[in-house]
Amino acid sequence: MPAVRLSDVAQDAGVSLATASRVLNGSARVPGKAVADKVRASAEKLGYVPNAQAQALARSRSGLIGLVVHDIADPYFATIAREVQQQVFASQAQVLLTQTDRAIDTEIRALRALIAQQVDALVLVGSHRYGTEADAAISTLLQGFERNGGKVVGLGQSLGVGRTIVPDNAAAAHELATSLIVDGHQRFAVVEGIAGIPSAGDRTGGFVAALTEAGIEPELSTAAELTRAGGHRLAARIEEHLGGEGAADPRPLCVFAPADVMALGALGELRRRGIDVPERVAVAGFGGVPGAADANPTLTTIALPLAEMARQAAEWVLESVPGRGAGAAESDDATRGAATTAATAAPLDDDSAPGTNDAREVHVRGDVVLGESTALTGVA
Amino acid sequence: MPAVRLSDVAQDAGVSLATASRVLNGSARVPGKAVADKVRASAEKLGYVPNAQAQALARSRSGLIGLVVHDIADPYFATIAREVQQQVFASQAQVLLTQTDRAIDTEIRALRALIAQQVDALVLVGSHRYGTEADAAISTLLQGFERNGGKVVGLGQSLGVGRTIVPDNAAAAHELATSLIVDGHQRFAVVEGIAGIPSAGDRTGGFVAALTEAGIEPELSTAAELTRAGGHRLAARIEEHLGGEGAADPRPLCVFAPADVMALGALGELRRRGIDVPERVAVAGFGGVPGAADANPTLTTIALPLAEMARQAAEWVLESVPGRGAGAAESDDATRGAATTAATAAPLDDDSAPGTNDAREVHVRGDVVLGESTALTGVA
DNA sequence: ACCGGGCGGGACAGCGTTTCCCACCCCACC
DNA sequence: GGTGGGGTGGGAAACGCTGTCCCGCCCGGT
Repeated sequence: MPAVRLSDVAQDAGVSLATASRVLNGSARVPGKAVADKVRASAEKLGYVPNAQAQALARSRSGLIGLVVHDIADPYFATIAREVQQQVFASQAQVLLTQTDRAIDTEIRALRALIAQQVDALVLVGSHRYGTEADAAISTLLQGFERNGGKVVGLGQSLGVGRTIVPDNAAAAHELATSLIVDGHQRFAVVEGIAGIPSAGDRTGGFVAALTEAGIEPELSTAAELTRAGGHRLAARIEEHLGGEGAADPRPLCVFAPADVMALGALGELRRRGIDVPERVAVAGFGGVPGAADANPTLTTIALPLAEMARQAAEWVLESVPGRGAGAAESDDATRGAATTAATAAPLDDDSAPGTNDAREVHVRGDVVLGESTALTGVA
Repeated sequence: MPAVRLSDVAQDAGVSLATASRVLNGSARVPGKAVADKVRASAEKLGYVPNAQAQALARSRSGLIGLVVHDIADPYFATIAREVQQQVFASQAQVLLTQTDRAIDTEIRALRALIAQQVDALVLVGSHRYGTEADAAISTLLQGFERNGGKVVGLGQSLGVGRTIVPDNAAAAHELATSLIVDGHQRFAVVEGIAGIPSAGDRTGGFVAALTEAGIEPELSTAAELTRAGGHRLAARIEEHLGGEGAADPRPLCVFAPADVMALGALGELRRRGIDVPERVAVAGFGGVPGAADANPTLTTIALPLAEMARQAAEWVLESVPGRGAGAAESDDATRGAATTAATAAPLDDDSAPGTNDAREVHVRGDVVLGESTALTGVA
């Protein structure tokens, strides 16, 4: 019994394919009530589930949204993905999830695959390199996609295509560094910009710029991945440093990790190594993931409105998808469920007039959250 | 220029549709080299991207895998999702992500939607209620899906359909409780089984059973959601309890939260409320998410082999999807990227003969990890 | 009583691929 | 030199649905 088709329903109800189609979907022309009920009854009876692929083919609109993240296990991306999925699903669309692991060729593969699936829109979260050769391939892909009617939203960095939601990475990191300096921090370590990950570079850049303005130079600049494991390695490098060149100085060394998950990993590894935070090493992150506030010590970070950013992205993306609250294909409980997630979204602080989010690019600001991980006991 | 079709390629190459199709896909019949090259050249030139929906329709196989989780922002699910996505993507398939937020009607909607998308397989992660009326709807859906050739894998609890990967929740929690008792813990608090979430109930049940065997009764049993926020509320309830009935006793109260993210939330909130862990309250979780080891104090928990579980699920699911390393549609770099993620999987400890994972159900065991969050200073 | 308009329903042509089947050609073998 | 067989390319029918076009009917108006 290889699935029941619309034609089966039509036959069972004694109507034509066209009529069945009309009643089971949000067609402009709604057949008479009597016929409609008969069709619906048959559909219910046979357990009809529409073939979305065939529908997509016929309407040339798939109801699929491609979501590209670096690593879904990173709470930063997970938080965003959660919100995007909810919004998208509430609009009767679906999310196709891909991860790049920050590898450009994986990203290209992912985009190709998503485009092949005829996604109506692409949401690229996290930063993506530019200028490289492979990047050109991505641009070509995205441009072609947009030309064919697809929507593109970049979340975290401008793509040169579509619309964008970006935090002011450099400015926020600058502000963070300034706060730390004002607090009394004098020794700093940073994570080197990772090749091809502009936003991490921007963050570190902004941080270092503030240091420079204050006449401070980071005494350690080391490379590490923007992951929990990277945080572990970062901690190892710190210990090394404190055991060597940095040994003499008794003041705490303040480390800036350009991603919260990395900072949290560093926190754990520092502790495992018996290095006291914030006595000996202070740690600051970036992002404002949910776990940052529950960490011990609480993590100093830049809190980004991740959920709001995601909501904005979803909103843009869903402009193309109809069914925004429209009737579902079949049983009416479909819509009922959808209402559940309709949270009241705090609007983003964008560049355009308040309330209107039709800008091509909105900037969001992150707030400095001074946690215990950078507390200075001498000052307290 | 609304996307280039196969017919465009065929025309450009001066061959028929059939031939073009044959060369651009892993067809059994490969045309002559000369023709093939010509077609490939045209495809490249025109930037042909196959329409996966149309392919799916024609082949009646979509290359889509439906992934159902409760909450992608929960590291437990995120860790699993990460691995599943990677494996699936490496096999040229795609993941359709849905979240239920533990609401049964959302889950039904999600399943319907995934089935409508003609997913080749469904992976349901986390536990799902049974016996209820709505549950019957789910069973019907899944059975129908399986009858039509879809694969179903339950990760976390048996579904009565398809294959299953389950940790021994009750046994592991039992073991955990026993360890804690042996360690010297005497006062316990647990989270009430949540209606419709069997695995949480199993965990709490196993935990309480061990207590009972030792002649101990939990002095507090409270309800809270299996989320970070639920952990916060749990902490609040604990404080309340310790301020009231539980005030007199100076021994630490050991709380068992049946999910790590909840335990981590509790840790944070307890701290915010100035309640010392583990001096005054000890906390234990379940799951073994990456953050547990980086927490301060490190979290006592049951470490589940999440990645391996996910890999096993993916492996089962991908049996149906060909292309396991087979040539991709187009440029050959597709396969190159795929190799990247081919990690060596530690095989699961299953019930069947070692090495063969064709069992319908594999049990995985979780290991008790005694962290600092339950350390007893009196004993140390 | 006749005509026109409007509406409900059906037939049919796609949507972009795959795949079955057939025609054809070349070669080898009788 | 004729015929059978293997292999190569093309034609065309699905795949399940949508949307357009068209037809027939009913009703109201004149």
